[in-house]
Amino acid sequence: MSKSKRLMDLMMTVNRKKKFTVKELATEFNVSTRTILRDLQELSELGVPLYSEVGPHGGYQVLNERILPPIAFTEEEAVAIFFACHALRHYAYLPFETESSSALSKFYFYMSGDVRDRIDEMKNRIDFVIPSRQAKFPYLSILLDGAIRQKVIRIEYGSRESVSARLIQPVGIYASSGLWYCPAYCFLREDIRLFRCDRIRSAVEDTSGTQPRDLRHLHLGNREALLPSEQQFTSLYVELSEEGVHRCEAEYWSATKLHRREDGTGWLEGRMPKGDIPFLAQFFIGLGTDATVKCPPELIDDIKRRLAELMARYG
Amino acid sequence: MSKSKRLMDLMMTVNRKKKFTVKELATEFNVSTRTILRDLQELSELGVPLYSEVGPHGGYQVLNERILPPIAFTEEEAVAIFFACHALRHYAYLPFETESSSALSKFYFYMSGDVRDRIDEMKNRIDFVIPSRQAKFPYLSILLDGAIRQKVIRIEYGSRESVSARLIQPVGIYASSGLWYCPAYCFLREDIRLFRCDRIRSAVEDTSGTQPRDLRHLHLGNREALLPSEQQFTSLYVELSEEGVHRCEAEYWSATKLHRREDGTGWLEGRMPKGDIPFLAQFFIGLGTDATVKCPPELIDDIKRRLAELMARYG
DNA sequence: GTATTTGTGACAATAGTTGTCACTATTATA
DNA sequence: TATAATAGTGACAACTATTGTCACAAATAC
Repeated sequence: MSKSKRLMDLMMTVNRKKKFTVKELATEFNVSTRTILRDLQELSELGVPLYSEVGPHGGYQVLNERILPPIAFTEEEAVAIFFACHALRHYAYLPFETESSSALSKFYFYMSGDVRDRIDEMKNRIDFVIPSRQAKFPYLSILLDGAIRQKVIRIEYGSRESVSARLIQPVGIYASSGLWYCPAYCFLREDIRLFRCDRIRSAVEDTSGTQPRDLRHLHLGNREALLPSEQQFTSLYVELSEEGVHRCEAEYWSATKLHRREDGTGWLEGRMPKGDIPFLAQFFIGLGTDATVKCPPELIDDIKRRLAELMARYG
Repeated sequence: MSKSKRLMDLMMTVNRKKKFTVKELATEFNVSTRTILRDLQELSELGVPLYSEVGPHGGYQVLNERILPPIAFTEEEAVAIFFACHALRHYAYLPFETESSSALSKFYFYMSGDVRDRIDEMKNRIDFVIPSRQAKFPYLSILLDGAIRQKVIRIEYGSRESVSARLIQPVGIYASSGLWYCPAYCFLREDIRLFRCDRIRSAVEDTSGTQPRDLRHLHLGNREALLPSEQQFTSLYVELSEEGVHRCEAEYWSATKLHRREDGTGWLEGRMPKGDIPFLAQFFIGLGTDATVKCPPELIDDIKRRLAELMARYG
């Protein structure tokens, strides 16, 4: 095997192993330890952050970073990756430890001149807008970690007035229009609930010994299963104008209920939990004349009540 | 210079030049043409897509792809890049020619085993949700290109009923909650206007010879300047509950007007174009009792009118 | 036809790489 | 304290790879 190929392989190997001895590598690559030592020195000079300790149980370690081999991207691909990462800057909170900007600047730095020029021209011409919120999400990492390792997390949850302690087992986390949400099994309610991460006041791994449930079948790709199971349902039917259809398309919950007609108008039809009446009443009022609720009657009543209240307010 | 170093440099060089002859490179690198030929063959074997033509005006070319040199990413960085790109899959339309999924799979493929494992675990545990819309955006590329090169674009714009032809000079494009928008100078209205890209029925580069305006000072990073200049303004003041503040944070237009109090509540205060009254009336109705409009009176009147209409509809 | 270009093969000179051996130095542990 | 395990360095000979030169083939634009 030629030296350059061996160096490449070595790069990968040390990144995979993270901890290793010279002898080990010498055996693996069928060269002498002297050669490996020389190679490692060269890798060091190439930027791989190696660290070594002498003595028994000593050996080499790779610090933190890992090397990505040369990858052939098309120009379009490189640009797309750049802007995807660029969009992350809109998120003040991310469940990754590192600032994504460091990755971005590395990526940018290594790109050849004309791709860089291309990116510079595009930088102020394209954007993925995400609402910037004041809300704080300091516990995304621990929630995500809980979801991955299926751990029970103890959180304090609530609004300004009332805070309650709960044990939850996160299913995952997702960001939607600037807010982070965490669907999770709630040991208090004994059902799946959706938590808004900015209302989580604290989060730590539970130490009381509560056994995690077996929720491996639940994940974000499996949304239907995330709905709370023990609720009273009623039937929803809403007529929508063309604009009403557009507005509903932006709503996560309506995807399965939305039907479209040839002429652009449409309707919502499906089951809805009774607990959603307040939310939906307000939502359909917001659609104005672009939505006409036909049933359930409870929803219509709530809409009427709210309209009356508003009328009173504006005299 | 050692061979491996020269090969790396060569990789960069050929990617920069895209078209070159063996002799050129030989001079540049101070080696013989024979050596360069051997090097190029090696690069080929390493995956650089080289193509050559013999004869005068012949030479080498790099096809399409460009090589990214080995980059040292931390694990966190690699993961962040992956999920940033992963989020792009929610966009059915992008202004890049290539599917971003191809870039993603390359990236994934080259990542070392344990980062890949990490990603696999996280895949169904974290997501960036963007509303999926039915709308179609086939002209993003031409609009973006127009914005970059400051070209005049001829579009057909409108709703189902009325379609009008217009000349525009795009400032940029951006995606917001699942829809693409294009702020542009409109030669018909002689002012900056915001176009919804799904209402653009066709778009071609203008050939009538209309001179582009000098709009280099306008770009997406410069939003204040994008507001239409010749409009009648009036003063807006709205009281907001805590929830009302939250809802307004998600709205793009409200960022500069939103003020917060210590207790979480807040208010909107600022100038608003009179043309926005219908939109704002509907918006504040949607906020229900979380918003109380204090002025302008025209807005309050419109809200009352709309409430009355809704009351009538629901009997 | 000529100049320009890629492309191949052979070979000797040169340059780089490797293994061995003999060292030094540090450190955990028996 | 002795021992074994580990990194690390230097010198040198044997080996291997790289390079330049030269000869020649083949395609192609002008």
